[in-house]
Amino acid sequence: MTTDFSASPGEPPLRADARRNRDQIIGAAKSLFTSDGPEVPMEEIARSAGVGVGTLYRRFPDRESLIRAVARDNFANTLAQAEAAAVEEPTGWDSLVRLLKSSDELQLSVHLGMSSPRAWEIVKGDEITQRLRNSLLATLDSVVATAQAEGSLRADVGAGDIAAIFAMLLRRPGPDHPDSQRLAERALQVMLDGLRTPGRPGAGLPGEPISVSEIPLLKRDKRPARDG
Amino acid sequence: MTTDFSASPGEPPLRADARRNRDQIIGAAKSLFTSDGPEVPMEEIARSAGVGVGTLYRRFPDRESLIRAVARDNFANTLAQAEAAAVEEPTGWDSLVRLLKSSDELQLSVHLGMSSPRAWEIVKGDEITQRLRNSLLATLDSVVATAQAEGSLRADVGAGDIAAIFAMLLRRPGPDHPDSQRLAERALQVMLDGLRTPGRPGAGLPGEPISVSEIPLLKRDKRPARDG
Amino acid sequence: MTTDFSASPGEPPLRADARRNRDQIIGAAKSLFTSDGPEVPMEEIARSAGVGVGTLYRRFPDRESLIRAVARDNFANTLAQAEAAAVEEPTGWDSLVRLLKSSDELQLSVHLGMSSPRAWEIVKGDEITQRLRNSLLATLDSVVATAQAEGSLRADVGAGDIAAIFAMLLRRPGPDHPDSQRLAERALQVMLDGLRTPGRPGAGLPGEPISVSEIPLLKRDKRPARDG
Amino acid sequence: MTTDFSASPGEPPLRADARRNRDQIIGAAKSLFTSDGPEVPMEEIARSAGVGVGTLYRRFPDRESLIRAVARDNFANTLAQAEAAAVEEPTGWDSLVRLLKSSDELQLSVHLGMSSPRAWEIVKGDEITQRLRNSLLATLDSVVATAQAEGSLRADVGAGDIAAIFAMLLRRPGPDHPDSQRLAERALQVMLDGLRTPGRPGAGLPGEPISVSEIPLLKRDKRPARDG
DNA sequence: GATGAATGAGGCTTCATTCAT
DNA sequence: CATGAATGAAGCCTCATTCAT
Repeated sequence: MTTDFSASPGEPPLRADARRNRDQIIGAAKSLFTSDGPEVPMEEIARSAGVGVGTLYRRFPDRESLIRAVARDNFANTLAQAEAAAVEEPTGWDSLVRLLKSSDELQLSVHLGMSSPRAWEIVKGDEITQRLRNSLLATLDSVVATAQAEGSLRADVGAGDIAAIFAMLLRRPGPDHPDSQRLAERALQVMLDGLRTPGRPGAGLPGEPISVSEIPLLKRDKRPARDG
Repeated sequence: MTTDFSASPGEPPLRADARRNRDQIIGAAKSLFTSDGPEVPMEEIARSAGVGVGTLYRRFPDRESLIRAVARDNFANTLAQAEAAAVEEPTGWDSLVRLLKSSDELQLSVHLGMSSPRAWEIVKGDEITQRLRNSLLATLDSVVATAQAEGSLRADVGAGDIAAIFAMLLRRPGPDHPDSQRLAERALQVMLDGLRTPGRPGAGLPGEPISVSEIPLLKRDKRPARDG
Repeated sequence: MTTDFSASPGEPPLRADARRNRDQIIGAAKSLFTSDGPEVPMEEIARSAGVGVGTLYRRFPDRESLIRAVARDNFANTLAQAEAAAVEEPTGWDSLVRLLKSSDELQLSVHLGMSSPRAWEIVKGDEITQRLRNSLLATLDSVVATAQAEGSLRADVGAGDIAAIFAMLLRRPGPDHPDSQRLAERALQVMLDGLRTPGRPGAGLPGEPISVSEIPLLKRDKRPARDG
Repeated sequence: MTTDFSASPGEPPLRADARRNRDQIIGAAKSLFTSDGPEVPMEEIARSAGVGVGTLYRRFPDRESLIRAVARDNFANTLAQAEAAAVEEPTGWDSLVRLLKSSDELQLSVHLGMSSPRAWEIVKGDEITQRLRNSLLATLDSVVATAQAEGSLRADVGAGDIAAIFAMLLRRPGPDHPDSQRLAERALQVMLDGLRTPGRPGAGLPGEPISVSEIPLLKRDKRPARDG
C-alpha cells in the first residue's frame, strides 16, 4: 500500500482499479530502480506492473514524476519505521540500532535511487520528499540526543554523521554477493562499535570472519575481450 | 599515464600520437563516468577527449571495451597505491589506514562506475581486472594479517570484511554535499575506531560534529510537480 | 442549433440532453478546428464541450465522423444563408455581394477545415455534404445568371469562377493579422470591381491603403535558432 | 540547389555528400509539406529524401528547424524572383503581373506552410526569414509605387493590400482540382482587372467560363458513413 | 447513458556503431 | 589514420479508440 501524495488535495480519490494500478506501478518501479537503476525503460516498468505504457503515463506524466513518487513513498515508509523505532525501543541506543538495521527494502531503494545524479536532481526539487526527509532527520536527531544523554553513544558525533554513515551502509557491497547479508551485518556491527562511547564494551561480530577467498572471484565470460 | 593492457602482448607498442589519444580518451571517460555515470554518450567522451568518434571506436571497439579499460586502469593504480602503503608504512595499522584513506581519485571512479549494474556486469567478465583485483586483495590480506599480529586490528575481522567496508566507505554521501570531505573523514574514523582491538583507545573524530541542519536542505524549484 | 444528419431517418430523435451534448460537441469542434486545425486531440474537444471522451465517441464513432458532422453543419448553414441572399436581395449583384460577404463564421471554419488534406479527403467522401454543396452551387448558379442578365456581372465568368474566387477569399491572410478584417474587406472590393461588367463604375475601397509597414513585422524571439 | 542559412558563418562548408543530403531533405520536405502539411512524419520525409531519419536529425535537430529551413529557402527563392520581375519588366504593371504569376513552386509551399498555425509560430520566430520577408515587401513596395506612378495601378491600394491579395491567390482552390491551373489564372485576371486604374480597359479572361458542373463532384467512398 | 481509465500503435528523437572521405 | 556523416534500432511520449465502472 502506497501513500498518494497528489499535489491537489481537492482531487477525488482514485477509482479502485486506478488505485491498484498506481500501487503496482510504484511497486514495480521500486523493484526495477533497485535492480537496474532509475533509467530502466518505462515499458519494462509497465510490463512488470502488468499495465500498458499508456496507463503508466496517465498516472505519471513522465519519468521524473515516477521517480518522485517512488522517492516519496520510500521516505514516508522510512519515516514511519524511524518513528516506531524511536518510540518502541527501551533505550536510545536500541532505537538507533533498530533504525540502522531496519530500513531494508526502504532505504535500499531510496539510496540506490539517490546514487544516480539524474534521480538526485529530481528528488532535490520535490518539496514533499524534502518535508519527509526533514521529519526523518528530526526523528534521528532526537534519537541521537537520547542515546548520547544516556551515555551509550559517543558524544562527538552529530545526527548528520549518523545520517551519512547510515547512507554509506545502505549501499550493498555488490548487487550479487553470495552472502551480502552477513557482510552487511558485520560491517554494521563494526560501525556500531565505533559509535559506542569509548570504554563501553562493544559486541562481537556475528558469524565468522570473511576471508579474501570469499570475495566473489568472477567467472570468466566467453568473449575474447579484445580491447584497446 | 595509463597502462596498456592490450590482449595480445605481441603487438607493437602504440605510436606516440596514438598513445596520447588513448590516454586522453581514458582520462575523459574516467572523468565523465564519475560525473555522469557510465552511460554518457560516446560522442561526448570523444569530444571531451578532443578526438572524433571514429578514433574512439578505433581504439575501443565498443562501450564495454572502454569501460573495461577504465576499470583496469583504476585497479592498476589502486594496486600500486596499496603496495606502496603495505611497504612504506611502519605498522600494519598504518598501512591499513593509509589504504583506506588513499584511493581517492582512483576508487572513487571505480566504484561510482561500479554502482551501475551495467558496468558491474562488464567488469565481472574481464579477466585482467580480476587479476588486478586479486592482487589487490592479496595485498590487503597481508596488511590485515600484519595488523592483527601486532595487536592493533581486532581479531575477529577478515580481509573480506575490510574490503567490504572499504567499498562502502568509497561511496560518497551525495554528489553535491557541501562538505563531503569532512563527512567522509569522520565516518572513516568511526569505522577505524570500530576496527581497533577492543580496549585500545581510538582517536577522536576530526572537526566538529555534523548536525542535522548541515545536511543539505534542498532549495525548492518552481515546477508545480504534478504527480500521480 | 445544429442539424442532425443521421444516416438512418428512422431513428428516434435524440433526447434533449443528448441533443444538447451533440450541439456542444459540434460547437467546440468547430471552434477548435478553426483555431488549431482538424487534428486537435479528441480529449481537448471533449473537455471544451464539457463532456467526457466517452460521450464524444458515443456520438461520433471516430474523428472522421466528427469532421463530417462539422462540415455538414457548416454547409447547411451556408446554404441557408445563400438562399436567403438569393431571395431577399433586390438585384442579382446584391445577392452576390451579400453572399460573398456573409459567410463569416460558416465558411471560415469550413475552409480552414478544408485547408487540411486530411479533412478534405474525409469531406470528399461524404455524400450528404456533397448534396449540400451541390445545392449551394445551384443557388450560386442562379444568382450568377440573374446578375449577368441584369448586366451588372461581367459576362465571361461562370458560377465556377465565382466559387473558386469565393474559396480564395475565405482564407484569412494570416491567423493573427492585427487588422485582418479591413484587409479582407478591401480585397473583396477589389475582386468585386474586377467582376463588374466593364465600363460600369466600381466602388472605391473602404478605409486607407494598407502600407507595407502594416504587415506584421514579427517580433524576434530569443532562441538562437541553430539550424542546418 | 538550396541556400545554406546556417547561423554561424564561421562553420566549415558542408562536405559534398552532406550538402547533397541537405538539399534532398529540403526538397522532400517542401514537397511533402505542400501535399500533406507541415506535420508529415519525419520518417516519411527522410524516406522520400532517400536518407535515414538519423541523417535528417543530424542536419535539422527537430521539426521546427526543418520548417525554418524550408521557409528560408522559399522566401529566398521568391525574393530572387521578385527582384528579377522588378528589374526585367518594362513597366511597373508588368512587374506586378509577373510577380503575381510567377511564384509557382515557391509561394505555394510557403503559404501552405503558413496555413498551419504550428508552422506560422515557428516562422514568426525566425529572424532570417523575417529579413527575407522584409526585403520581399520592400521590393513589392517599389513595384507598386512604380505602377501607380505610371497610372496603371489604381491609386487607392497599398503594397500591403497587394501582399494580402497575393497571399489569397496563392491558396489553390483545392489540392486536386482537375483544372486548377485555368481556375487560378482566371481568378488572377479578375483580380488584376479589379486592380486596374478605373477607366483603363482590363483584359478578357483566358479560356471559357467555369460552370458549376465543372466543380468536382466528389466520388463516393464505400464506408457506410454512420455518423452522429 | 456518461464517465474517465486502460491500451497500444505510432510519431519523435537520441545515440551506438559503421563507413565514406 | 583521423574524421565526422549516415544508419537504424530503441526509448520516450502522445493520443485515438475501447471498455470497465
